[in-house]
Amino acid sequence: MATVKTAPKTRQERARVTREKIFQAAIGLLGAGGARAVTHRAVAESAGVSLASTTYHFRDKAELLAGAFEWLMERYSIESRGRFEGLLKDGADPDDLTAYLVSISKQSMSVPGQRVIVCAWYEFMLEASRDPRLQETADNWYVKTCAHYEQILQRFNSISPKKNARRLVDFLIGYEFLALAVRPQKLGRLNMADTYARFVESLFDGPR
Amino acid sequence: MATVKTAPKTRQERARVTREKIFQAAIGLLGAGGARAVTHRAVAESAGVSLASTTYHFRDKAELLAGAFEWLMERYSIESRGRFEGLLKDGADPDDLTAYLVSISKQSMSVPGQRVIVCAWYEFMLEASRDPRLQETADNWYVKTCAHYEQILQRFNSISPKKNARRLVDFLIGYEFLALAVRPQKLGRLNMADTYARFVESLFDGPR
DNA sequence: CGATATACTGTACATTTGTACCATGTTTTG
DNA sequence: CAAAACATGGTACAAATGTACAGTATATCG
Repeated sequence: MATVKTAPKTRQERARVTREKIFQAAIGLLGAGGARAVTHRAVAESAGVSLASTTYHFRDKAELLAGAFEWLMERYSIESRGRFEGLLKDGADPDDLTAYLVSISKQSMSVPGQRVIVCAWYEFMLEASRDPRLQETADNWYVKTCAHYEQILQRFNSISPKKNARRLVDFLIGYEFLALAVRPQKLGRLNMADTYARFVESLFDGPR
Repeated sequence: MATVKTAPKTRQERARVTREKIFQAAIGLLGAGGARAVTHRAVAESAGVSLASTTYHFRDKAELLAGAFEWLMERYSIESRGRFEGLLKDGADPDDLTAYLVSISKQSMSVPGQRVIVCAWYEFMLEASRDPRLQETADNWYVKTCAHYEQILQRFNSISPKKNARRLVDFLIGYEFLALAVRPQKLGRLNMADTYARFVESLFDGPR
């Protein structure tokens, strides 16, 4: 009973936790309220730390945002890696890929906390098209994600898996983006599983 | 030589022009610098009007943004309508659709002025996922755009043109978005015409 | 023409925001 | 254990920002 409470022991560890709380707060605010909602004070309050903490750990807001973006991408890829591995096992087929895509999308759009994070992701990606500090992170995500899907498609004997992987990623992003921006009830959204199944199919037939 | 200068005659007309200058300035700033760059002062300076003009014509910034979004959507759809009509003429085929898509995308991404506007469009769409005032505009765009492509696909005898129109729009948005966010030179972008051609193909074969 | 409405401007002001500065308690280190 | 480094808190302040207000010139209209 030497170390009371739930506080991490080492000082480095505590600082890392604080930074992560700040990242999570910034991501939440960005996703829920856009770039204008991300102020030092809002971040500090949401993270439960002092105002000065946000400026102590990060030179300025741009650096805070860049750190949050990297952290989000890292976390994102770690989380999905687990489910992804299943697709590379023997016996897996394109239907499993479809099921995987559906489960990811469903979670992104229905789970409230996830939806905000996905919104933040798009905000970050747009910001990356302007801020050089975010561009590398955005590039890396695309390259890595395409490579992952390429691996799957190759395993499933898709023709030209490289091109088809990009087609798939582009479609997923567009589908998800519009699902976020457009109210589903206003236009009768199509069945997601159907849509994905049809798209995955198209990756395996046709020329080229 | 009664009316000197290039000033429009009527007072209403002048006000409309001012509002449009404000819209254009806001869109340019939004696309080039994100939501945080859109301040009353920046808009006023960029539009060449006084600071008070921005608050005179619009109750607050949210209303200004909402107006700019509507204006952009309207202009956008008017501009593309001309080229779109050609696809409905007799003798047009899926290759013409591909060519149309390529020409649109090329313009959006290479022409500097256009690129900023496209960025602003994505900013608006993201904002629409939060602000009820923008949602209707976003919804209308999606419904109208899908309906347009559905018309084309129906003309070309695509199976289930409704579903395929949405697939096409979703893909286009994802493709364009990633083309904006990710640096092309870092990953060797695929040939656009090729990509689109293959996608359009997939809309005409396969089951369902 | 005279009166009124309107588009527009200059300015002021209270808030918000980014960031710097100093103090404090705690952990690390020699 | 003493000293130094460090993470954090409280506060201050200049700049930026949204918005209100009063004034002005010009078009509109009776």
